[in-house]
Amino acid sequence: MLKYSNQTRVLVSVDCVVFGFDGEDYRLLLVQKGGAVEKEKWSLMGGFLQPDESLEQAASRVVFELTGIKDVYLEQLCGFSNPNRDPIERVLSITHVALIDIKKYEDQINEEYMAKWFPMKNLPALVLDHREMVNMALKKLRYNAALHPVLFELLPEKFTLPQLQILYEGLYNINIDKRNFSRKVLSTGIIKRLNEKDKSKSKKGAFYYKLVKRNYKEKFNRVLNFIPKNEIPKNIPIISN
Amino acid sequence: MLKYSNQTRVLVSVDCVVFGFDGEDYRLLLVQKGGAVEKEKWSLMGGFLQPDESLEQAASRVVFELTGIKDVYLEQLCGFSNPNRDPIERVLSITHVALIDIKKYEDQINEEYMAKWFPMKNLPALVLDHREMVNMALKKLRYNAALHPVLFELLPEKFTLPQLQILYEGLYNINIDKRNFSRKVLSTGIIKRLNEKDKSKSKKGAFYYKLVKRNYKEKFNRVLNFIPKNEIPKNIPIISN
DNA sequence: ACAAAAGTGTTGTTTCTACACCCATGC
DNA sequence: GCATGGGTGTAGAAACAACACTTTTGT
Repeated sequence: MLKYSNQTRVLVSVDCVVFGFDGEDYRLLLVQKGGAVEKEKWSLMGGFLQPDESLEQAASRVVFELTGIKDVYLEQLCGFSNPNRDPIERVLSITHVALIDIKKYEDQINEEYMAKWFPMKNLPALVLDHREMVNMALKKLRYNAALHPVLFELLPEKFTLPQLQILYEGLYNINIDKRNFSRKVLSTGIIKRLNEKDKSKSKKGAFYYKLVKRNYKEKFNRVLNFIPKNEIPKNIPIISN
Repeated sequence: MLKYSNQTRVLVSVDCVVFGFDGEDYRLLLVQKGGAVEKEKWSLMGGFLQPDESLEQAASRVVFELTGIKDVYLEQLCGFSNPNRDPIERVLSITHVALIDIKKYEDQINEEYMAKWFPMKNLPALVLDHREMVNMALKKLRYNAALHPVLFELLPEKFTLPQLQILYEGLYNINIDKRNFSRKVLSTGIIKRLNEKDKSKSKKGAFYYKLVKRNYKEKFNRVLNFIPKNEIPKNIPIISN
């Protein structure tokens, strides 16, 4: 097979910033590599792009191999391309963001794999430039979540409005008026109340809701507005890249 | 120097979807490569990632080498990673979007380089998967421009409100009420009227405006709303990736 | 004097935010 | 019976969309 001549080929890795939500706080899924560099530090889930796979496939594979989870919400974040970002040799990292329902997979992650959930507020030291990736992923998540209903990807099938609100409040570190919040969310028609309550957090119990898949997909690309505009912190750039 | 073993390294190219605006229509800057594949087709500006440069540097370099233009608005679009996208050998393309003030550089492009502006409405056949890249770039531009004042990057330093409006109308194929449009744009404070008129398009003449850089930068990341919500075509997904 | 494009103001509608009380239940 | 969190409605403000006429000037 013919090749392009006189060009340098580089290693390409796919790193995944995997977010979860434990009902109160955001968490990040990290692994401790047996790799040669910085053994004591934690790392994003990552792997090298294989000859026969696309980036999307590689990202899915990486998440699957390390957690056993399939059908995860994944999006490409951006390339990290500093020529010296890896001391061993040049590695171009195409970083992805994944959102996972933490509850559903908590056990199997801890037992079968080396992965561990860390609270976002208290992350360990990370390998290479992974901290930078996390920061950028968080920025992008804040941006996307302010405009589109992505955060539902972090919730279990059945969830309550208070849970959902905590999810939004936590991401921006703000307080939202629950009356306005529920009115906005419900008016989109993307969730539907069930005849069942979660009594674990209050005596009265909060109704469970579930996504209306059809409406969710349809509305996903529209620009919504669950976050009061004034509440989006002024110093956080909200553009994605 | 130590290397990661048993891993395949791939060629990485940086392709740039370069948009321009001729005052009436959007244009795309293309080149005709002397490369081995599909000689008769046109191609996005591209080049291979060099050992000592980042993606951003590579993208700037590519645009500069082919047009002589520096300080261009550039953003990363996404990776195109189909293993078979290039018949010669696997090439991972990290595609970028660039916005250029077409008037300023029109001449020097045509004379010194092989690049040529094509009207978006009438593009020639493109090499490999470049058409797909253009489509995605357009989608992303529509998305970004609906929320942030990116389109100013396509205008010369001095421009008129009618020009600006045509720019927006053209991108979404819509008509915008000029009274509402100018009120919205002016209320942001990102442009300032000059005491000078463009008389080339009407007898009365239209006032020139220029960017107020400070306000432009400050407002760039806020979510603005120059496009009437109902006018954003329902069938165009407006999420970026 | 008229054609062609630029410029400007008002009104009704919708959407947003602010705000406070009652409800259901487990203890 | 009371403490805890869940649920709901209204009124004022702000943003938005719809709409038509006057201005300028080159010919």
